[in-house]
Formats: sequence, C-alpha cells, structure tokens
Amino acid sequence: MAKENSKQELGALVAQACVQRPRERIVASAQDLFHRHGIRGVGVDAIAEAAGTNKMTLYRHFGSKDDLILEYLNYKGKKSDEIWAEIEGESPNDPAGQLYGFVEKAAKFITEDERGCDLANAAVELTEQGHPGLRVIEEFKVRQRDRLAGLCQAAGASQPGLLADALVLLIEGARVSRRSVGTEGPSANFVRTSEAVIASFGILPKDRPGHAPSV
Amino acid sequence: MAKENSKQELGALVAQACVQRPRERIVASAQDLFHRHGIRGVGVDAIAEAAGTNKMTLYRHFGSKDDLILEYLNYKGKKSDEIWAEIEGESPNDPAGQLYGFVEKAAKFITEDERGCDLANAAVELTEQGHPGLRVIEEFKVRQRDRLAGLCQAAGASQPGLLADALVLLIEGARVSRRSVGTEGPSANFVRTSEAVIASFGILPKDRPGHAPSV
DNA sequence: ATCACTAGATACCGATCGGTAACATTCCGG
DNA sequence: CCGGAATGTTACCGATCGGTATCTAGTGAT
Repeated sequence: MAKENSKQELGALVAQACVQRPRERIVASAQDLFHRHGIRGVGVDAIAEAAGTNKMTLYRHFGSKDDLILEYLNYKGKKSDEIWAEIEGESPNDPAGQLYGFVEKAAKFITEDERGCDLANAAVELTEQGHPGLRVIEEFKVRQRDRLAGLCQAAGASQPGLLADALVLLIEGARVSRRSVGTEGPSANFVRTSEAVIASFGILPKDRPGHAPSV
Repeated sequence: MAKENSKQELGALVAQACVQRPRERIVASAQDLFHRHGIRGVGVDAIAEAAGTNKMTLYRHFGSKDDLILEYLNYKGKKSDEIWAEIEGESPNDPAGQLYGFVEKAAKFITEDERGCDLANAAVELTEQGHPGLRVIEEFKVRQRDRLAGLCQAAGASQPGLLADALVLLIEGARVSRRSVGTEGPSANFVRTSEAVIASFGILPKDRPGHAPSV
C-alpha cells in the first residue's frame, strides 16, 4: 500500500495556535483530519498529536474512537445550522431568495471543497451495520431536506416536497461528482440546473431580474 | 472501535462454489468485500480467505493491495459497460427510449443496492493524493457522462451536454442519498424528477404514451 | 500550603495491517 | 512419467491499530 499523504500536518499547528483546552483542540484536529483523510484513514494517535496532546488525554474525554466520530458528525451538523442562519440573514422574509441563496451557498461549497460532504462521506466509510454515526447522519440529512421543503412551500412551489427532493439530489450529486471528476465536470452546471428546476416549479427570485433561467 | 459486521461471509462460499482459478476467485471476493465493507475496511487476508486461498497466492497475482484495487475498479467499469449494452439491446435505434431506459436501470440500482456507486465510494475512500485509482474512477465517470451526452444529442435534446450533466447529478445524488437516508428519502423521487428534466429538454419517449410527466 | 482535578509522558497490550521468505504439495503439458 | 509451473502452508517482518496502566507535573480553589 502506498504511503499516505505528506507528514506536514499544518492542522496541528492550527489547533495548537488556538490555546483552547485539550478537548476543543482534539475536536478541531479530528474535524480537520477526518475531513482530509477520511475517518478510517486517521488513527487516534495522529489526532492526539495534531491536537498537541496525547492519546491518554484523548481517551479521558472520549471513551472511544466511535465517540469521537459522533462528536465529529454532530460538529458538522452544527456548522450546517450556522450556514442556514446566514442564508436567512441575507434574505429575511424572502423564502424564494433564501432558496436561491441556498443554491449559491451550496455551489460555493461544491467548488471550494474537493472532499465533498463530510456526512455523506462518513456514511460511505461507516460500513459497520447499525453504527451509531449512521443515525446522526440520517437525522441531519432528513432535517436538511425538511428545512428545504419548508422553504419551497413558503416560496409557493407547486409541489414543495418534490422540489426539495430534486434539489437534494442535485446537491448531493454535485458534491460527489466534484470529488470524482473535479470542478469541470457535471457539477459545473449545478447552479444552472438547480435554478432551472426551481423556476420550473413556479418560483422566481424577487429582486433578481433576468435571473430566471431557461433550460 | 466497535466490531465489524458478522463473520458470516457468504461471499466466500459463493467464490469457492465457482471452481475458477485463484485469480478469478480473488477478484470476485475482492469485488464482494470491497463493495460491502469498503476498500479500507477489508484486509488482504480476508480477501484471500474469502477466495478460498491464501495471502501468498494473492500476492503472486497482484503485486500489492493497490493493484488489486485497480483491478476492482476496472472490473466495475466493465460491469457498467455490460449494462449499457443491455440498454441498447432493449431499445435499439431509439435514443430517447434508451435515455428513459437508462433512468429506469439506474433507479433499479439505486433501490436495490444500499451501498451506492462503488466508484464514487472508492473516490471517497482513496484519500491519498494522486492515487492511481482516482484516475480510473475519473476516466470511467467521464466516459459515462459522455455516453449519456451522446444519447441526449441523438435523442434531439436542446442542450445535450447540459441535460447529461443534470442527469449525472441526479443519479449520483440519488445513489449517495439512498445510502444516507434510505429508499424512502429523496431518492424515491429520482425517476419522476429525471423524467421531468428529460421531458423539459424536449425529449419524449417513443412508445410510451402518458409517460411524459409534468413536474 | 494543601488537595483534588486535569493533563502530559511513557510504556505497554493484543490484534491487525500490508508484504515476504522458505518449503511442501499439487497439477498439467510434454 | 517426468519436470516445471502454479498453488498451498506456515511462519515471520516491522508498522500501526484502538485502547489502557502508571506515574509525574501542573493548576486552581479553598
């Protein structure tokens, strides 16, 4: 088996720079390393070292690697909640605007983050049947979809549930496709396609003339 | 870390039942185990045992685990080619029918296979930069997309490339969503959404009256 | 100053990882 | 029947895995 990436883990420096308590540094390092190398590609030793501490301290805060994985997954969910708050703040009382804002935000993540959705990736890596992390992932994905459906309904979509599902498929697909074939692949047309689909459900953005696309 | 799945690996029996040469049995076992547990979730020992042979013989045929991974990836690509042949055979000289047939075929895989696309999953697991498997995956995904685009063009789509990209996103998204939230999630609307998108590009199935959907 | 709590350090555990050496066995074509 | 190739067997290698025991050093509140 070929060697894993470079040993220069600047995430360690980042984590050490913030003089938080060990627990926070461990979570931050786990977040960084799990994201970059995948859950199964990172050992607890590496996480502890990146956090500027040691394995013993890690195990005083987290009973097992699985516990740390759960913390990682929930951390990702919290991050996503913040993004939803951003979207709401940028288009208050404008569900259609929020919908289009969501697409733009998603597009940003798709292009900027080559690793794709950490939750979806974790679902692929957690092959053990009934792993507690799978529940966390599912709950998050369901919540995300329902939030989207609520937005679609508020924006007056003809079939809000169907539109929400379609957008979920497009987003998930764009993130995974970006991982496989890069930004020049099908994910490059994510915004265009998503906006066309949204428009086809009768939703047009408020203050964006000329934004309505034709397929 | 919690224990991996049950020890009952019936894939081993399957592989042993076919009295092929060790090489074929190894590839078959690797295909089965990589698919179920992920590439990083399976050791070479387990593959050899499942193939009814031993590690030494495995390493006589494959220089490294990475070599075996490449074989696995290419094997998946070949399987996909067979499916394309099926689709062509079922709707000869009918690109529109093939397009709808492709969607139906994809839907079948989405519902039946809870693990999602093995190539996309492998792209998530292969975190090592420049891993040769990533090239294989990319080539396959590009070929798949181009084939789809050719079909769209032959069927007379207004913007075949854009439609092909949209369908790729929907399929990839459905497969990954099915893994995270199951068949009752957004992937349940994959066919409906895909057919609506296809229809919106001006393509209607030949001999399927009433098949044209409205979003 | 004391005391309990937190964290660091180090060494260790059994198991498994990918990969190899050496030798015995089986099988098949000439 | 014979000989070489393919396969099976066993043991081993160093490294890493997740997880623990033990002991020491710091830290903060009373």
